[in-house]
Amino acid sequence: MADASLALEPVARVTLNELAYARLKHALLSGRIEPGASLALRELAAQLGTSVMPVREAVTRLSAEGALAVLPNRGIRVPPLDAASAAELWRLRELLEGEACAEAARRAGAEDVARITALRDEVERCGRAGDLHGVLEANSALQFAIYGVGSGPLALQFIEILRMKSVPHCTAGIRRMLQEHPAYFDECWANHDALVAAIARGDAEAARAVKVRDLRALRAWVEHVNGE
Amino acid sequence: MADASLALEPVARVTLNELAYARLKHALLSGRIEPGASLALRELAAQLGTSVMPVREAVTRLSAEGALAVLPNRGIRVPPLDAASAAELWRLRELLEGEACAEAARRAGAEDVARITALRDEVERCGRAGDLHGVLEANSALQFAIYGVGSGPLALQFIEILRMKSVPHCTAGIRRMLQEHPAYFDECWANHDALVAAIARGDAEAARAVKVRDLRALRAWVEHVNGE
DNA sequence: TATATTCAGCCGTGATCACAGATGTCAATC
DNA sequence: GATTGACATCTGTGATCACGGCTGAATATA
Repeated sequence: MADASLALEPVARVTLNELAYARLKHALLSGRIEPGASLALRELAAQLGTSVMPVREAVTRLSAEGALAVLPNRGIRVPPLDAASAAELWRLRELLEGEACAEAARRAGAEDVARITALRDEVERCGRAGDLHGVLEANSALQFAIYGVGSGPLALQFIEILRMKSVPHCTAGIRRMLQEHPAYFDECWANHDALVAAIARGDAEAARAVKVRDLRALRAWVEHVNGE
Repeated sequence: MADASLALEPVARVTLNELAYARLKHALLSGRIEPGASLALRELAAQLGTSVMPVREAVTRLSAEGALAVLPNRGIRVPPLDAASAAELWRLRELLEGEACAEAARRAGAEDVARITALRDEVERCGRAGDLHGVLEANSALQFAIYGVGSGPLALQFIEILRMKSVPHCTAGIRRMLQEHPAYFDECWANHDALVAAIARGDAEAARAVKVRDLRALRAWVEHVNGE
């Protein structure tokens, strides 16, 4: 028998189910699925080149997490967000994402700060180029890079769920900001800069405060655009 | 066409998938599935009287939430909990369940307090009778009755996930406490009384503190029994 | 007797098919 | 011409079957 002490990692067991879930989750987190868009099991399966089975389980999962809603015989879509749910969502985002930023500030090393800074520059670059999907994609990468520094997988999972439920309802607002009021982004860049700076100097409470401020600014804009 | 203003609720659409999920979740939350027990898709399907399909999706969900682990060709079981994950789990339980208790204290009305008091008595009754499953079942009902007073569905979902991951690893410890050291339960009853009292008088921070104390006592006992 | 090997059985995963319900189009009717 | 009816189509849901892979006990071998 071969030497067992090599300690090779036992391979990544990846099922089509998880792959479909990862694709849909990524599409949700980067704002590529908006409320109103209608999906279909068989169509998604065709896009992935599989049967409906893996897609079905992925959609079931996302439906359970509240990121998608399955209408009995009428397709799949992003569920609407009533006022009470939206309020709870924003409150939990402040709580968990704020705490994650604080932890990141406490634990970030020089290489973490360098990686985060590079991602921040990428977001800003896409923003100045008017690239909606680029902004959303890069911003998602930036945020999770920050959260990944100080938070465990469980907290990250909760934040993913919160963002999957929140981001789709923000996308339209961000598109309008990008097209009609690009000047408003200056506030975002300022918040990004302040957040990265707070993390770089290890100021946990400042990082939390900046994140909360950033979330509240986004919330105010989205609710304004959606006419609430 | 019939009068549309009757406002009848549009029926509860319940799929076998959700039913299977609810059953398994309930079994997990009330401690009826412990680490080491081995489940099988076809066996669970036989118990529910359905095909493997609904069970499969339910297990996929629970596996995604980390409450169950699917071993490729070796069945389904409660995943082991390494020290880092356990620490994160207890920390998040303190954060979210503590906050939920505080909110409950802020919002509870007289009828809430009455319902909660009755459930507390039921837990204590089962405890004094030495009924393990009764204690776990009634305690789960008590805790979620408290959380349901002040928290929204999203926070409740997160707490459910945390408890599904935590409870199975506590069951063995509670069984030993019940069999060998029933006196230790006096501390639990005292904490329950203090929590209900804090909620009854609307003292949010006291409620949070009691919940945190209760969780830390449970954690200490479980880690002691599991020899960590 | 101890070790290696084979093979039957069971596992989760994925594909395919069958079904009930909802929708939207088109034609028949008043 | 407007309304109602039926039907074709598409939806998600559940059942059944097929496949590759792992396990473990019985067998063969030294």
